[in-house]
Amino acid sequence: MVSLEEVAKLAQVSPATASRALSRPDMVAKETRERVLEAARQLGYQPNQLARSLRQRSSRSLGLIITDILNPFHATVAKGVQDAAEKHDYTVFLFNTDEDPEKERRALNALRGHLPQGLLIVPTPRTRENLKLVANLPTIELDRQSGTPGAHSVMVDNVGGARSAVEHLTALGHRRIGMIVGRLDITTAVERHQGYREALAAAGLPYREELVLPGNHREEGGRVAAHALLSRPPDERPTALFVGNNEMTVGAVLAARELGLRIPEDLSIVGFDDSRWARTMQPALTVVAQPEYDIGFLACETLLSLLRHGKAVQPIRIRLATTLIVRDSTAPPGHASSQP
Amino acid sequence: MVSLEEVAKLAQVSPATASRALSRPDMVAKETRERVLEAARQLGYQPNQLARSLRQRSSRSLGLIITDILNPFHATVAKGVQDAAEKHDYTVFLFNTDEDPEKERRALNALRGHLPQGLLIVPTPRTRENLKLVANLPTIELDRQSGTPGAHSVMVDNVGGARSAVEHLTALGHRRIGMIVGRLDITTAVERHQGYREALAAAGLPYREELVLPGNHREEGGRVAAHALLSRPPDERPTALFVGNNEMTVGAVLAARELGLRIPEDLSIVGFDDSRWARTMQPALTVVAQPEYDIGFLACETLLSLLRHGKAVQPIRIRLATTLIVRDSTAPPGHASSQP
DNA sequence: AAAAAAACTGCAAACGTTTGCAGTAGTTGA
DNA sequence: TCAACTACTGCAAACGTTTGCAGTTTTTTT
Repeated sequence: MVSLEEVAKLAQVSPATASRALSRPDMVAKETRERVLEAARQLGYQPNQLARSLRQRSSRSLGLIITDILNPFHATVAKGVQDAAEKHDYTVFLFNTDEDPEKERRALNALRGHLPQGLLIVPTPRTRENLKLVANLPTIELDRQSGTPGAHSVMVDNVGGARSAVEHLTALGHRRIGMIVGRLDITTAVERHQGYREALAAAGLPYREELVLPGNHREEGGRVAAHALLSRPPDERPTALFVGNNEMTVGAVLAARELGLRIPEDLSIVGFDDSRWARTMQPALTVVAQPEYDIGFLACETLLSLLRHGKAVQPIRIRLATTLIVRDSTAPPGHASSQP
Repeated sequence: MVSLEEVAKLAQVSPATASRALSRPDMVAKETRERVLEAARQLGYQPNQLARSLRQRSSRSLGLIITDILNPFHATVAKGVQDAAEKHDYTVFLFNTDEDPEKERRALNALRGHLPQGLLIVPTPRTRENLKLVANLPTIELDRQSGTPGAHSVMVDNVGGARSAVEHLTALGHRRIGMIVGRLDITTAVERHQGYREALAAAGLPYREELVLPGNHREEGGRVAAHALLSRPPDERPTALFVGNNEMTVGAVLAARELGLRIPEDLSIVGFDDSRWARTMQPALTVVAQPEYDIGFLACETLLSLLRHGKAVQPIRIRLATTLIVRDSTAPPGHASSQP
């Protein structure tokens, strides 16, 4: 590793001047600067970020903590963050919690030692507590809210998205619409559930508890829940299903297939969150699409501007719009099933 | 940020002793050690990794450079790496090149400044050159080879995997088998192509150039190539397709659908690399599955043991086996198409 | 032409650790 | 009882930068 001192020696200046030539070019004479730059080039000098960060007490880096890198939604968010960060010459430390609060705690501790300037986090149910580990580190919450008072957040309009999905179903004539809702200790699930209720109410339909089942946000949870809902007697079985996240939607589709239900003739399905799988499965899935990439990109930009312009007085709460994409998995309820 | 000095003060020892109490416990008296540990706990002390790394001239961290975080294959590899690293208390710096050698160069430079102890990289066609930026940083190549002499690598048996796929097709009776091969400046594509040739030869079938088309490794490239192959006159059209990576396989399936070809009646398809999409599409896709997670995990473990035990004299070259998973997208050639 | 200002450069300290070395106290052996 | 260990602890330097301050040279102003 070639150090600044060697560059300085080659350029016949002091390390101080060499440092300035590289990071505050206008503070040094043109000729000197060029000598230093040339020397640096010749030696292939790359500044030691550790030393620099240590001295400056901050590290031109950000932490990003997501809950599941294997979920394309999160992977895309991460890419948005990284692209925005790279644009501003920041490095991103990525950690993965697998929805496990303990792993989240470890991640935060590890992160701390690297003195990031800010944090982007997809909260778990214990984040509010864990965030104390990095008190007064500028933080933006992504996708969900931890409930930390005064927290900044970038999310989508879950209520509106869910409502548009369910209104689409009611408009098609469905009257028994089930929902697989997710864990109610995660705000997205609560909000989507809320949208579901609102849409039912708007259509003058009663809310029926027995048609709403929780799932664990994974494929298997969706499959189990869908199985339960769809195994009800024909005249009590929902004719349509609204599923609260992408993974569970896969499970729901599989359950429908296992039960020999045709989509959309016997069952309409709307999922939350688009994916290649949803686009290319047959029939193509009607979904509420989220701007995943933008969530990450915008959140990162917001965080960086927060860092530049000092703390905001008001908590920043950004809600991005969702888009209902109607494909082939939704249709009017079939004649086969009796209507109440 | 609470520093070691404050801990030391609270425990009434020197910073040196505090340091030792935390990182070489057996060098300090039991009673002292406990006092220090208690003080650290009380203050919520977390060591400043930057300072530590600076002093130790190494940073208990690894670099991971992949080409596309949105590709589930790479995301899974990354997860394998991260899990292994976390197990050994290493931090991973993740960078994304989007297959762009220039971004790769930037990533390597950024990485350099963080003094990682090792590097795991999925090479691009320019990696061999770019790696000079981090000369003598212990490095393992993943999935592909850069051609750097003496490089360590962890890959799958691409030749064998491709051969098993194509042998499956020949065994079913296919005689006109097309291949969408990928970029020939990437070793995986070359090797899979090689396996394809070997399987044809083993079945006594001629290699026909016109049935082999390159693709750009993305969905669109696969679609275009498949379109071209499948638009040939019926008696020259391949009855089966072997596609060289997961993204292109999606494109190929879409192309078949656009052309109204039924899978597997009119066309058998085998893809390389499994995915949820492949499992759940209908008909479920026959694929050559790779142990993605293991690639990452094993590569990381190997790198870490390399770090512990000094440089290996021999380059390490690990090849993991693939598995042919036969599902519903392959069948004997249909009666509709004439046989040569 | 002298004074004042501006432009540039170098010295040295600091960031928070770790670690070689030396010093002190307590213990063992003769 | 004294020497030689052993066990522990502290001092101070070092890692590679950045930056406040002061010193020197050059330029501008009067």
